[in-house]
Amino acid sequence: MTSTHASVMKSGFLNDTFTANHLMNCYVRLKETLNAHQLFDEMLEPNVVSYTSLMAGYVNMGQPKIAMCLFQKMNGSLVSPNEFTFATVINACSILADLRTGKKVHAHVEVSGLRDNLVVCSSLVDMYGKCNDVDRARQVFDSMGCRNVVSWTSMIVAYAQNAQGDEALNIFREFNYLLGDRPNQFMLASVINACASLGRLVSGKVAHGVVIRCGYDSNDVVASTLVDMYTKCGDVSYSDKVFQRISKPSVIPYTSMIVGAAKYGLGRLSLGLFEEMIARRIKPNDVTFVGVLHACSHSGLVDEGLKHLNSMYEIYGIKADAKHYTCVVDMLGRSGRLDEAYQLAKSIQVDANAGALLWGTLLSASRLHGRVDIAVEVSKKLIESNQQVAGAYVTLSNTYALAGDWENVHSLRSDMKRTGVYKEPGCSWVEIKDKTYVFYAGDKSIERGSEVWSLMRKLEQEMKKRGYVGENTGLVFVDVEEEAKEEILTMHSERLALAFGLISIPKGITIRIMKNLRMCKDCHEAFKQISDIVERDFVGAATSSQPPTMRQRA
DNA sequence: CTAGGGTTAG
Repeated sequence: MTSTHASVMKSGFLNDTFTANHLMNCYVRLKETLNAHQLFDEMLEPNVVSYTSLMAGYVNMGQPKIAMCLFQKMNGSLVSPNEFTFATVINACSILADLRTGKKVHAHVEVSGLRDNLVVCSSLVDMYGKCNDVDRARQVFDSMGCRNVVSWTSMIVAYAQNAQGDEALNIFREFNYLLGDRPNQFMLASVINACASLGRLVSGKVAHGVVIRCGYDSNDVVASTLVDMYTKCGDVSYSDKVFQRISKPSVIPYTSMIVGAAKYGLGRLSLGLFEEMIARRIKPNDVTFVGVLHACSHSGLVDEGLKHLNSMYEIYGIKADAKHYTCVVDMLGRSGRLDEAYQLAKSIQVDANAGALLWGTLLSASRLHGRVDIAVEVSKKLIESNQQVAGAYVTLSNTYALAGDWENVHSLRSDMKRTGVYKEPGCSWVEIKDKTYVFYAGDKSIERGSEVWSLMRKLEQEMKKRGYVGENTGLVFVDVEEEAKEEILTMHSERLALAFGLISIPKGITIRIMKNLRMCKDCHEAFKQISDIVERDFVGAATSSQPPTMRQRA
């Protein structure tokens, strides 16, 4: 290669832009960006192809910033960008999630006469999606005179990645209705991902059917999304079936399984999957360890969790960051080691978002163990930094209530009234066939609430037998909206979600609670009783198939 | 000669 380069140089062919471009392209394909760039610098008259292939090379090597610099340099030269250049630059903006620059490039496209180019517009849709500007993505999509599978997929992904799974599915439906192209593996993977985020098992199974009919079930990425979808929709046995069919599963389906098992409270299974993965020489990554630590936390395996935390870096070279330490704080907190948890939390460097998670985690652990002292400190941090203010007020107030300190409960509640802090009530929901039934925390219209609640208690005991570490089920004493001291039924906490996790779900019925759907082989009877109650008391009461967050408050 | 879309956490 280098000798070819040398002889080309000697023969003066570098003056020939075509030949030099070919050679540079060879370097780019070999991932030798250094040589490619050197050759580019030696060229007398680099043209649009020279610029674009080098830029594309940098994008593919994960260095989109250098590609952006080259684009700038190009704009300062006499060479004009073409549709290939724009597609590459816009792609760089999506990777960087740089909306400002993306908009500038878009404006550039508009005046360049390339606004009708299919590839350029598809990359714009993708870029706006990745920059979280779904509306603008849709604007570009709507303005396109001609679309193909890629443009439709970009739009689906834009919705799916911006918490608008329903819209993603609508776009998919529209695509199928038009009967132009058939969906391919990219589109199906995105659609299944949307189903997963919505916890919509039935739609997910339909999509799985399409996958099989179209022959994409052996595609690893599609299979990975199916594994993830089934764990998130609560069908572990399907999840496992799909997983077993993957001959060489990557870290991603393994991680989905590990996280899934952790969420079901099956800590041992989760850790077993991790061991299996290591034995198969599949390298775990940072997300895998979130799952592993999560498993330890929810199953009370504190020492094992700490061991994994230490081995992360020592054995696998993965540096623990805020998300891992938040898991560990949760783990220590749940098991009652609150002082250690607090010390650890104070030592972690976090940005605002990670901080909200970290302190929120510690706050609920403080409440769990009735540690008013820590709850006070932590709520102060949250409220002062204007993070999760309403939630902090409520949890702190509940901690006081647990300690019987009604004076502070009252004063907090009047603080909230005075400052207008309002907490959206938590909710759970049950999907039966194509209908969704929503339970709001403190909803007194649940006529047989006490009956449901006593079932919850039974389930909770079952849960604890399996090693779950968490709060008690059932009653909280303070509802933000109502007067203090009032006992209400709450259906919105994680512990209730886990309680539901001990329920086996009959065919065609999905239970989804706070996005976590859990099940196991026991407690079939209990589920039947609950679903009877639901059928009797809630059918017709809440019929929206929208996720509760999208609904108007009842 | 150069270009666009898919999977794992909280």
